[in-house]
Amino acid sequence: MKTAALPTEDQIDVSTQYIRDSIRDAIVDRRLAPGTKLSEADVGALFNVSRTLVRGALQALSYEGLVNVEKNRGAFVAYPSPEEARQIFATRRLIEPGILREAAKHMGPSHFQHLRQLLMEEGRLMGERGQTARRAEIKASGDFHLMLASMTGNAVMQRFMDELVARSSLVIALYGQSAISSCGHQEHQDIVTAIERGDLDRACHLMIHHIDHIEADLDMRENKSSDLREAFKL
Amino acid sequence: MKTAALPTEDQIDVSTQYIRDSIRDAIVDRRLAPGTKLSEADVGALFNVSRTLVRGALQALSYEGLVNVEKNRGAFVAYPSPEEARQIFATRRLIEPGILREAAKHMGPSHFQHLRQLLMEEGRLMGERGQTARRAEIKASGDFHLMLASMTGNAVMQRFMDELVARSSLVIALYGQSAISSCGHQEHQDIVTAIERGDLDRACHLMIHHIDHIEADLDMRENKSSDLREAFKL
DNA sequence: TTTGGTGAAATTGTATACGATCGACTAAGC
DNA sequence: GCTTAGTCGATCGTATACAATTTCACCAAA
Repeated sequence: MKTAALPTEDQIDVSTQYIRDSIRDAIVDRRLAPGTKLSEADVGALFNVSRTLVRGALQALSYEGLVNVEKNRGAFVAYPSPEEARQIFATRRLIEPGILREAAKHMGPSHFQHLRQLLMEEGRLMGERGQTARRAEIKASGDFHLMLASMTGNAVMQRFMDELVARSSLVIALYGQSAISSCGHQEHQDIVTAIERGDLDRACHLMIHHIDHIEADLDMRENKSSDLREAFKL
Repeated sequence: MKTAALPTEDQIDVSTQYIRDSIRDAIVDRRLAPGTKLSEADVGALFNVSRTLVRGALQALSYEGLVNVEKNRGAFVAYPSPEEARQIFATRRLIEPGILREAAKHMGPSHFQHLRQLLMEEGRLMGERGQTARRAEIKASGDFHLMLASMTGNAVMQRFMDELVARSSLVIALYGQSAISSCGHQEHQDIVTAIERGDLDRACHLMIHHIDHIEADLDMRENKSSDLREAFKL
């Protein structure tokens, strides 16, 4: 499932939007490692556009928290600190139960169908092995939360969740332990079931624990070389 | 209380950041009416910078929802529809109780002092009359919520609240009925008191009703000339 | 070998130039 | 007189040029 539609030839309308989405996908998919420098000239050459458009894309990504722009030094794929990660998940715990309740108000049979379909796909991916499958799994896991957000019909909430999920994906890619993420799938299913039964209290409860589990599966010990860099640059 | 410090001479370091803040303040303060066109050349001339920097500022403001950028037509001060306004307040109802609880965890005596001080200032402004005082009142009212958000120590939540408060100010400026906003002040005080007593359930309850009241005080009937404009432009 | 400084190369910050698009006005035709 | 087509001006989209800053390699001195 490509994120950007490819016309027959490669002379697409390569706009800022397209570049932004491409880079974001690459970051969330972990094809771009955290800390990677995104040189304006290099990226521009890659997409055959001038630095102007690249700058716009990088600025947008910096607003989303996926890229850090340092004055006179350039843009880098974000390297979220453990503290940042903690804050992201704290925020999710804070708003996702509310989103769930709000979404439940607007959900009809077709919505449940969509959710179930997504969960099937998610389950299928879990069966597979390999780097690609794991990436797809992380993505699918995020899509579940995004779909719930979209069902609120509230564009503001949706945008907040977009950002939170993207940054979470980055954090998971960084600190995730490959092993246990499979339990998340069952939790998604349980949440949908609880909503379907009208037991929203239980659904919220499950959601919070689900987020707890995601966070607990991370190994966020201070590590790597880059931490020193961060420490002294600030 | 100036928002941007003015050095002795007017040859300040006029960067994108400065332009963005200036425009945002002007929008939130209602010195720029919703729907106003923000021509890149004009704004640039005003700040003595090129269109490049202005574009950056306008793009950032468009992420915040304070400005709408229409392709090949230009940037306009946002004119939030009633539906948008509804979504903004729905989102606030969803996250502010959580912010309140989170903030309460970190609050010590000095924090309460700061809050009380802000409330005093707010009360003082309420006594005065006139356009300027009303603007300051709207701003102070927002600052209360922002201060709570800052006390969570969570940068993500803080940023979300920044955006929500700014957009709320715009909505209030647009649809607000000048009369009744004074009751908000008492509600702020009641909320602080409840937190101070450790009665967080009550504080959350008060907060939600407070937001309800703000929204109820708006007159969001479809109106004005600009709505027609919007209607036909889309 | 390490430390410190200097200069060139690379990269970003900002301004400007030019092509593209949109809107308004005018004029011609019905 | 109203509609419609065409041109002109203004404004935006993108690329490029130039200035400012950083980075890095190289060399000299301790």
